[in-house]
Amino acid sequence: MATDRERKEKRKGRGGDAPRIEDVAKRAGVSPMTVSRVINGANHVRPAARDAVNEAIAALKYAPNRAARSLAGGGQIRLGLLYSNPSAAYLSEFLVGSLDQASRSDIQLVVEKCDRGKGEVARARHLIASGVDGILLPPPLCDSQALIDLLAAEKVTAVAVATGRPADGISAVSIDDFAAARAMTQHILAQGHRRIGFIIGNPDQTASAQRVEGYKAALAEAGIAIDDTLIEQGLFTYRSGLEATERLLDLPKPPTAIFASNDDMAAAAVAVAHRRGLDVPGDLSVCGFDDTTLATAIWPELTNVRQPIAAMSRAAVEMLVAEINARRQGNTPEPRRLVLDFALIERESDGRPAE
Amino acid sequence: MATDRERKEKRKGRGGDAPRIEDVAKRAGVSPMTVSRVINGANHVRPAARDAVNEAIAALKYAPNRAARSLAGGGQIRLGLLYSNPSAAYLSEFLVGSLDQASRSDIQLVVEKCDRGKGEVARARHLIASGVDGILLPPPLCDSQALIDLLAAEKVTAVAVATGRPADGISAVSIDDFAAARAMTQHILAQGHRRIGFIIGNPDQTASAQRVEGYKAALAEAGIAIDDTLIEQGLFTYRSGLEATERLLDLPKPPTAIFASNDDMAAAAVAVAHRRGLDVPGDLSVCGFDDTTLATAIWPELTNVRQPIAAMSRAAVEMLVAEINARRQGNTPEPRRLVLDFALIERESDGRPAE
DNA sequence: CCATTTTTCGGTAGCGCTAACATGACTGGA
DNA sequence: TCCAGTCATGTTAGCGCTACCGAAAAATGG
Repeated sequence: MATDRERKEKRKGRGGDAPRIEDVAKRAGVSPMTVSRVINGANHVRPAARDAVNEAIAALKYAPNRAARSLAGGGQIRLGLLYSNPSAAYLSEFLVGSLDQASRSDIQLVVEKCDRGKGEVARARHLIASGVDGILLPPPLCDSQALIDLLAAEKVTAVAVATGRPADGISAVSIDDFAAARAMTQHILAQGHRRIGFIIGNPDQTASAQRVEGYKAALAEAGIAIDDTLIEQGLFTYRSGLEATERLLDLPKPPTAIFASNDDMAAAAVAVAHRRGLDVPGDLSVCGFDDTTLATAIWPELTNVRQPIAAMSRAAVEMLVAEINARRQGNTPEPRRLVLDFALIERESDGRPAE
Repeated sequence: MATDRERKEKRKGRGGDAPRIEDVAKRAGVSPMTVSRVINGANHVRPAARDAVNEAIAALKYAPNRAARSLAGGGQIRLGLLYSNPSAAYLSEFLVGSLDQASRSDIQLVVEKCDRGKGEVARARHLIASGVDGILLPPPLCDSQALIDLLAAEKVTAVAVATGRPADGISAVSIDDFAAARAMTQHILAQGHRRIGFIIGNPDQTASAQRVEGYKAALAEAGIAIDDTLIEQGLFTYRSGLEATERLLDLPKPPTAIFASNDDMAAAAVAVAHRRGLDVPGDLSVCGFDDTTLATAIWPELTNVRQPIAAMSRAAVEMLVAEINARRQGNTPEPRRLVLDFALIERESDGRPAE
């Protein structure tokens, strides 16, 4: 039988002297079980005992061993993150957020890439077969009906992130794209612009529609008629932004400001303006959306709407874990909707219209 | 005493029917220990037994339970990934690679962001204090002497990725930046260019120096004198690329091609060229370096040197794990150097010089 | 005051895996 | 032939925690 000291010595590596639940129990004068109950927020513990345990935890700086917890607790959670091809900047922020939360909650993240439209269902099936307990769906996959149908059929929990119109039966984390686009448009209007061009995002993504509607709503509220020639279709890609801006600036009466549905297209708008010898924001104001790192990578830095991508993916992981745990306890949790705040970030790419 | 069936029924949630090591052992006709040995690549297992086990693993689609593994195995490995501000495109690829390998090797990744120069040591300290077993250093942090000194003092294992000149005592994964820049310069020369502008990367990063040297070597080999006015200092940022290109194109005899030390600056060069009404590649060839997603996000798509970022970060994680395990067994592994292959990717941004 | 319920707590038995030792089957040299 | 020295495998004993059950203590009722 190993004594405590022997055991301590046997522990390897950094943190080998970490206190265990037993140490806490001893110090608080209760059994390990009671400590466990306190940690897990269970009832049926007298306040006196609870306080003693909490004090011991604080004194020893005890933190439960995650591996042991999930082993004993009846199952580790593995989450699948299925992504296709959002902009690199977007993905990177998304990954940072979900990774962070995953490590906090001691769950595993399995990352799988697929091409949009083609093979996404097969990839998802593969992920499910490999035994993940839930799936994280960043855009544009969050709007794939085929995928959502599959998940519903397989009864796999999932959370859609940044979708404009969440499908039934699936939880979602998003911002209010409509309100955000409306706020940005109001901001541009407030600077005196009256002809504001708009570049729509990829029609595949429901958030795109929300954003145009927000733009239109702001114009309508300001008593400005919607001019369809000022609204161009884009695809969220730089290249599509290039083409849309060319058309906008070729107009007999070109806009004095362009509001693009994401930063990639806004960056493209700046490029085209420069190519034509137009100063930004002197001759043309350009605003973006998302506030990815691209917004500050170019010059002038983009005024845009900040979407808290990392916070959203973090929240999505949290929700997924909560739902999976609820399911394991036999409940059937209702899909939840979480809407985070956006922010207007004013930088250098916008200003008053010329003359 | 619980029978097997009872246990199966007790398991909760998806994957509750996951096979255990015991199932594999039974099917292969050996003991669980032998299976464990096979999984962990130990010797002292007869080929016959090994084959039987492998077959059973495949048949049952067995995957070891990570929580149990790290609980029993005397300590899970936690790696810190400390990054500052490389381009988003770079980071995203880096993350995908390291994440993937981390999940394969059953280790946890803790991601921490810091600003270059300021607070990087404090952040690293924080990471170490939180108990990580090793640290992953992507550029530009891989070249921070302060950081490397700290790691040496704290005796924390680390791997530097994509450094041009690895510090002593630290393992590194990189490509041959010198050879890559030389090859690209040769490629540009082969198209007939004789005045080739070069934009140096951030002097903070040792890879920058390697790349200029490669450029110079290729010119020297082709018998072309180095013209210092054609070499501009940049910082790897888009904005610095903008300024460097302006200066290059303002030259009395401007270059017919520009080779930038990364894609961000190459993208900026394209932007300036367009702003001046120059066609790319008709009037000016532009080549980049890294082959991040930015290279294909803009138009024309960039011809550049492909750096296998994901593979590099994957390899770095692998090396780190190997070193940590070696250390835990009391060995003091020598720092290793791993050099991966680069590739020349020809796209649309380069061609023969005009006239 | 005792019988019954409710609350609070502890003991026991693992979760699935691996370190460490034990065992048995060989090998080869004296 | 026998014993030491391999190698291949099995056995035992946990890793740190929590589910489950049952016992003790407290609350309730008649």
